[in-house]
Amino acid sequence: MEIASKYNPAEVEEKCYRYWLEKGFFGSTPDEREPFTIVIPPPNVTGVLHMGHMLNNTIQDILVRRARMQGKNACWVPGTDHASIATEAKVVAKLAAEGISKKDLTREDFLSHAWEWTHKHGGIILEQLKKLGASCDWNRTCFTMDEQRSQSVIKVFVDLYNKGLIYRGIRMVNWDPSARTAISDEEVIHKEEHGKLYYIKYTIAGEAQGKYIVIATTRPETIFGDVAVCINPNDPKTAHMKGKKVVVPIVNRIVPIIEDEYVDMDFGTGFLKVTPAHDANDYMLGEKYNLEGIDIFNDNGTLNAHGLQYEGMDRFDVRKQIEKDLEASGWMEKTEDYTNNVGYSERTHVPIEPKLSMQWFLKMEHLAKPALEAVENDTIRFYPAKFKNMYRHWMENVKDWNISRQLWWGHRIPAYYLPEGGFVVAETAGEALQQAREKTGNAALQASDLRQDEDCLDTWFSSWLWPISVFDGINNPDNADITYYYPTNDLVTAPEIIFFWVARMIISGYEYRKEACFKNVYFTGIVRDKKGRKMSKSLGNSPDPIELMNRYGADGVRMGMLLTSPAGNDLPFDESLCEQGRNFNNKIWNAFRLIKGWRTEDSAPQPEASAIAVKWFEAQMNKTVAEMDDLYGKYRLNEAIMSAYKLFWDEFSAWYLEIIKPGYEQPVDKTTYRATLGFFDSLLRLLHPFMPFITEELWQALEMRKEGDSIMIARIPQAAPVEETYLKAFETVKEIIGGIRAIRLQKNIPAKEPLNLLVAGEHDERFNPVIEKMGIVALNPPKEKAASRISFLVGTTEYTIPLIQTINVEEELTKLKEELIYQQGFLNLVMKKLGNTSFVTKAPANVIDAERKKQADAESKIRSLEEAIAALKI
RNA sequence: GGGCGUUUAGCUCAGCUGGUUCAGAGCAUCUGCCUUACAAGCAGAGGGUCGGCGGUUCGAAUCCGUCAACGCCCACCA
Repeated sequence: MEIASKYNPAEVEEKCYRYWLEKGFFGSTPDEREPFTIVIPPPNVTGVLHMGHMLNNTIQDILVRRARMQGKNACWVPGTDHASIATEAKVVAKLAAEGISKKDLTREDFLSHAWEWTHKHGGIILEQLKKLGASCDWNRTCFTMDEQRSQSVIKVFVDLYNKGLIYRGIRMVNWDPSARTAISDEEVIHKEEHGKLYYIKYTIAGEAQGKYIVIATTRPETIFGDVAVCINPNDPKTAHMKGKKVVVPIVNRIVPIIEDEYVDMDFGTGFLKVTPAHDANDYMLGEKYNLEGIDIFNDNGTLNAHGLQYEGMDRFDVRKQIEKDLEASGWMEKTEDYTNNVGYSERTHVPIEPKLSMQWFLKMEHLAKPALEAVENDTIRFYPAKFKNMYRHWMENVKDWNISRQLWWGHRIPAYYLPEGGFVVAETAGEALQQAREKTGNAALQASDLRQDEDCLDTWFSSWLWPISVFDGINNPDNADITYYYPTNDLVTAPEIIFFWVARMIISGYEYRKEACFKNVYFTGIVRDKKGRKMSKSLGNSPDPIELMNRYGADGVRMGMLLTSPAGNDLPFDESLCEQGRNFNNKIWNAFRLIKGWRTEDSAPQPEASAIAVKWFEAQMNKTVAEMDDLYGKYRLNEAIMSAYKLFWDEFSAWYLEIIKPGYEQPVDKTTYRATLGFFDSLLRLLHPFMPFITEELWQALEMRKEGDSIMIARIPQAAPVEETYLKAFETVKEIIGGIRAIRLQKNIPAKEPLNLLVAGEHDERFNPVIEKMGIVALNPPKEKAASRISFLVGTTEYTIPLIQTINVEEELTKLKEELIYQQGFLNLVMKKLGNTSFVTKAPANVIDAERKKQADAESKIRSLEEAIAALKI
């Protein structure tokens, strides 16, 4: 059979994936086996696959495939997130491009557009995951806004409301003027920004013209909302103003001077203008001193009627205009350059406007408690553990969660307002009506008399239920799925959403299942480009994962992503990593070609070297299997794959196969061949979680398989006791062979020219057949004349190769002398240490013994070197 | 402004409670090889005062202090 010398992923991947789907290997239903569950972090329903998804989902697939191969009932639940604000923004933009404005649409019309959009673009990303090889149970695919999930969300809202944990109130919120919705604190990104500090004159009411105070502010456009000026009661600079009133420029509003220690005496002029409607601190002052808040902005960030002649202008245009106007009229004393922190919306990237508005909140303090403990006491483990600190800090200072969003795309808040004021909260309109009738005593009340709250719930208010809701554990808390699959095992996600999502899932898990929602959380790093920038669509620095897979194969890309990404560390992505992955695929492919090309013969005896190789490789593999188990346990997947990589490439291909490889057109004996097929099978299984496609393809071709068989459901190799001494002895053998090869290279001796090898010193005879085959040498041959000789040391044993050709004696002498000087220096250091009385008295015995051994070895090496030098000089 | 983390070979990273797996791995580099599995390969080699300084110790990449650079999280100084 003729097999191409290069692996062609395109021919294999689709075929394999279809096979797996057909045979239903991804599906899971509860049974008597131990479950292993992962729920996918649901990507945005209309999103497309990016490098972060690649990394994240590759890791999940590895964990799931391994668990499945361990005989567990593995279940990976896929799904998508409705991504309220992001999707709504996309739909708004799409409509805008068609000349349709959202505000001209009814809620129903807008939602039908949104659904249309969702159906058109939804699920693309899930199809892309299939290309990656993701072994999700697609029959379980969920959507945060599908029927069951929506019901769950509403049920939970009503439940929390009834428990008194959800309340409604006017609060200072982070207003996104672009999306025209409030967002949570977590969705605000603070950035340093170079701006100006404006020094504005306020005249003193009732005093002569020309008397004024100066107030420093970064936001002159908010003077329309000024209702007071605050000073620190302990500040002598401003004490003369106590009890007086000042006039706000332009507005000509007379406002009082109030006193509060909140004011920093060292900042600006000591006067602080107070705008309760547009600054969180000022709001606090407003509450304290019972000041009126004047809201001067429209929802889109333009000024309203309070802005007088500036009405309708954008806040930043007003800032510029007001600067000019104040300067022109002489009310601006000066401006200074100033750097301050400005909050930006994570979604729309516009500066946040602090704004007072009516919102729904969830009390967090009580809910957070068990969730904090679970991570503190390692009921839930974080990998890497450093994220525990971050988590603790947030949980200990957790604030109430603003769960309402002024959006249409999402779960509508199930609160219904009564005609005469007040509201009821209920799961359905029907129940709401009933409650409303009871509450008002008015039996004639009709559904049309009630008005449902216009707002939606925060996206995270649905995804925080994900590990429960995907198994319908909110609606049917005792169903077979939730009792079997919950708690889930591993969560794989990004540290960026530790508060948005991870913390809140843990919270909901304890509130609704009374136990942890998962056992381990693996935090991936951020995929960055060569310059260290985060890969993002907006920067355009992210390669298209699909394109990458087309070029390097899904296995190659998976391998490349994994090679360099310890948990929690950023991944500086480079295509050369995929190249390395592809090369490895090719290596495996070619090893397979070699083995399958061999002819076996029953009568052929097993060569001694092959018997040794089989014994050695078995030990070597057992050792690696144990190592990999350990590394998996610590979620050090990059190290686990490296172990497998080295086992396959270095140990199996470069050593094992080379030792057992028969001569040209020679058969291989049956015993060795069977062992080799067994090894190859085990290696494929070890590699399968990382590289599912090529391993399946080769595993199917390696031996006759039954219909419906798959490496996916084969068992992962188990760790067995390792014969360490044998392994160690073999390492020495490798060194000897390396020594011979080095001499060939140095002396330009063709790789195949047979040589003689003389041994002086301790030497393990058992491995002679291997040394002879791999080094192409005859060991301890009868003495013959040699023009010259050249030697090397392995441990304290001297290996000498007699050469027919003459060598450059001077060169050899120099090399030997250099080595001699090094050894003598080393011996000196050791002797010094041993001569140090405090060392000899204080160091433990084993350390001293080790030093003595070093001494003996060095002395022995020096003797050998001296002999070699003497021999050369003759 | 607080808190946390990182700093080891050109790059990405291992090095657990201080002592022969202590200076390692992969990639990259260099030198030979188109050897009948694989040049996407084979064989060999070079490369690091373990961020700086100080301390503890018989002994420090490892423990302590300090400084520096970078990164992350949190934070209401206008």
